[in-house]
Amino acid sequence: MPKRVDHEERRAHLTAALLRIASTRGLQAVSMREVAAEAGVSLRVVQYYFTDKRTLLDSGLIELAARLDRRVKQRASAAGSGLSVRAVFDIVLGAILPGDEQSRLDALAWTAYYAVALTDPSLGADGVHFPNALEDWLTARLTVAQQDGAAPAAGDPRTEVAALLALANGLTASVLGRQRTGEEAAGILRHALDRVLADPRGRVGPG
Amino acid sequence: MPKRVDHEERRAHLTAALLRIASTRGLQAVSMREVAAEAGVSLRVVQYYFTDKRTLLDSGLIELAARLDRRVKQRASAAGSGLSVRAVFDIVLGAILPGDEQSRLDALAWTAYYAVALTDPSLGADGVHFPNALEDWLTARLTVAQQDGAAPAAGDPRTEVAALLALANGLTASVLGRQRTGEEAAGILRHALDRVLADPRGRVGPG
DNA sequence: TCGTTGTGGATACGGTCGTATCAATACACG
DNA sequence: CGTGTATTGATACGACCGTATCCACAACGA
Repeated sequence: MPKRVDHEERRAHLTAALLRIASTRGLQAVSMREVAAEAGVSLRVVQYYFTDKRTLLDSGLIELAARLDRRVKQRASAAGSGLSVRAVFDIVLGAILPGDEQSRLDALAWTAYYAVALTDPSLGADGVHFPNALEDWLTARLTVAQQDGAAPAAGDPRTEVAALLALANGLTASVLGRQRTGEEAAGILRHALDRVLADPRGRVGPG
Repeated sequence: MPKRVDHEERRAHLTAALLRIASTRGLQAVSMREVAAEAGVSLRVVQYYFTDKRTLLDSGLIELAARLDRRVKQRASAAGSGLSVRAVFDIVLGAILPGDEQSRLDALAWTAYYAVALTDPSLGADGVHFPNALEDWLTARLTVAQQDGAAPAAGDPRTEVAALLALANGLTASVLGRQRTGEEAAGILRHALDRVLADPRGRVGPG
């Protein structure tokens, strides 16, 4: 074997370059050559570690999903354990909103992928699966909370969750369009949560 | 003068072809040649009536805005005059949601434009201006209604309106992604409106 | 009728794209 | 130390892009 390079790390490097381009200049500006230039390597290297452009783009979408997952878990661990339903919703939905510059860039790239996936379902076919799973999970949480009396039974849990998720997505869009800051969006989201789930920022149980 | 052809109508025809491509195959599939083929004319004709590709794309965005405007006015006239604030919100926000197949296609095209405008602000610079104007207008309406006691003073009107607009946009996205039907989205939106503005579907005054 | 002019067909140019090919390098290992 | 293989440089190919050019034709004013 020759130079022995870490493929995993190489691909991560190139994927990061791809997302940098996608979030600043758009997905239509992403070409093999541009990714190579952004990463400071030759075109051949990009070809070598991602045989297809398709493979390259897929990698970008996977990385975006991983980053969102990381952000949720990071926020959750920062909040501790034994969280109330309200806190869980706050964490999960708040993780969707772009809070800092990096998550804003990621949301931009995500939006670009989303737009092309709407008319080219082959790319990011599970881009539909993921939101559905999240909706199911949150709905189950809210249902249990309502049955336990920990949350006001304001209405159909699935409808409430769907509305909250749609709100979070809409707020994200407005932040990306610089109509609102991330803080303003977070405030609006919390305000909406106050309506559906009282008990702001509390913990479950007697505490 | 030669054959004497209606430029206005020609351009409308080509613009419609453009939007048909954009809403079904995405904005990245829009090329001069594709628009020509979709419209059943030669490439030269597209060049002739739209000197630039830029001019062509601008025309598409303008047409989309016009269609949305037409839809709002149509819904408004169908509902009659002397509308309550609740009815006005219902009409305006409901017009954003894709109700039939055509408005769904338009929303798809709109989303495509929105995505590229996020990273290329030169296209659709007033794509930000329009939502802001709508937010201002709705906020003014809600403020007056709250002062007249026609609507419960639930909170800051601007925040309420921003949340409703974000909800409508998020619901639209979920409809486009086939997560929800247009009817379901409309139901969720109405449910949210019931919270902020009571008086469902009524008229202002003693009626 | 003739010439002027609006309309559009045919084709070409330079550029970028994704992908393929061929060779040169450089290192691990027998 | 050789050697084979993983890595990568250089370059080319065909396709499509936006745009430009040249020319044919048709109709209207004079």
